[in-house]
Amino acid sequence: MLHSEISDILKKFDLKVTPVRITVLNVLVNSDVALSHADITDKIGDESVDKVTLYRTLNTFNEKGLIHKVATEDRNWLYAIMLESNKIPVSDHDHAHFICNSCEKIFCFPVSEHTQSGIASIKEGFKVLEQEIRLHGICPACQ
Amino acid sequence: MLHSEISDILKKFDLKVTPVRITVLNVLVNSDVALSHADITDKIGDESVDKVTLYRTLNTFNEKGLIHKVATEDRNWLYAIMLESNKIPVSDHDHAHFICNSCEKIFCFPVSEHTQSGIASIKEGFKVLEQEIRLHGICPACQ
DNA sequence: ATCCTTATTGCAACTGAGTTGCAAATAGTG
DNA sequence: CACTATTTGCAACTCAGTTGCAATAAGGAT
Repeated sequence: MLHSEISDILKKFDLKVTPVRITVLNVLVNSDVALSHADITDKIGDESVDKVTLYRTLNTFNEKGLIHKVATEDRNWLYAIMLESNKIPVSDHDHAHFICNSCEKIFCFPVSEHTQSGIASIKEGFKVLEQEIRLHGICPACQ
Repeated sequence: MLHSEISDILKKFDLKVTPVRITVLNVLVNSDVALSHADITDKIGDESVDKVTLYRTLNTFNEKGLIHKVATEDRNWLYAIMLESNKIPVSDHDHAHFICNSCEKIFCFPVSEHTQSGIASIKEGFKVLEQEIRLHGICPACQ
């Protein structure tokens, strides 16, 4: 993705365009799986962003709805951006996370209305406002 | 639940019957929502169990399939036992967790076959082995 | 282009959940 | 009662993530 496209995404989400944000967003945009703080630090490599700044940047992105944060089974945070085909991120609270048992990568994708309604009716008296579905299994690349 | 019933559950899961385990299991049995390490410590109160021992006890219970462990959105572990009407715990990997936005309690209940199959077909190429559904909303008590 | 205000960044020190190692105590068996 | 394996408690530790604060930089106004 072009540098200017990254900047446009930041502006679209009311975020000032800074070198750190461009670097971090670039890493997220170029990954089709969710990444941890450590993964991102590794991918950034040389340019080295301070760990506190990275945490704050990721939280800011999350608050603005640019990325979403997944808590893994082993108590780590993973961060992922969701892009549509036109390369514009979409925020989506009703999504599913698929965690591969083999490579441990996390994939995100939206859930159909039909499946959602099935889950929503799960129990009387509980008002469901938001949901997350986690699937554990084997991803296509590891089969 | 009677003291002897608690002991029977421990024996059923190949666990030695000790005062700490009885105390901890008693707390879990008497809660219909998932509890954190801190919640359990509070509920135990006077008898005071060492924090390390409590972690180890909970992990042992989890490994034996007596309880299950849920990672919350705020990176805390919650522990819950699942009892059927006959007060015998059941382990269930395909369950849903409902997190109340108001009281923040977590409720666990199993998911119907129908809903499961709907989710399983979510994406081609991904082999789903296990799943967890998280629902955020308002529980009956908080409405 | 420069100034000004506000948001961002980096550093150091801190917090707190959870773990490890080890010695003392205890359950369950014979 | 004695013996062995397990469990418990304590102290010290680890490590992800946070807080406070001073320095720096973005972006709008002049």
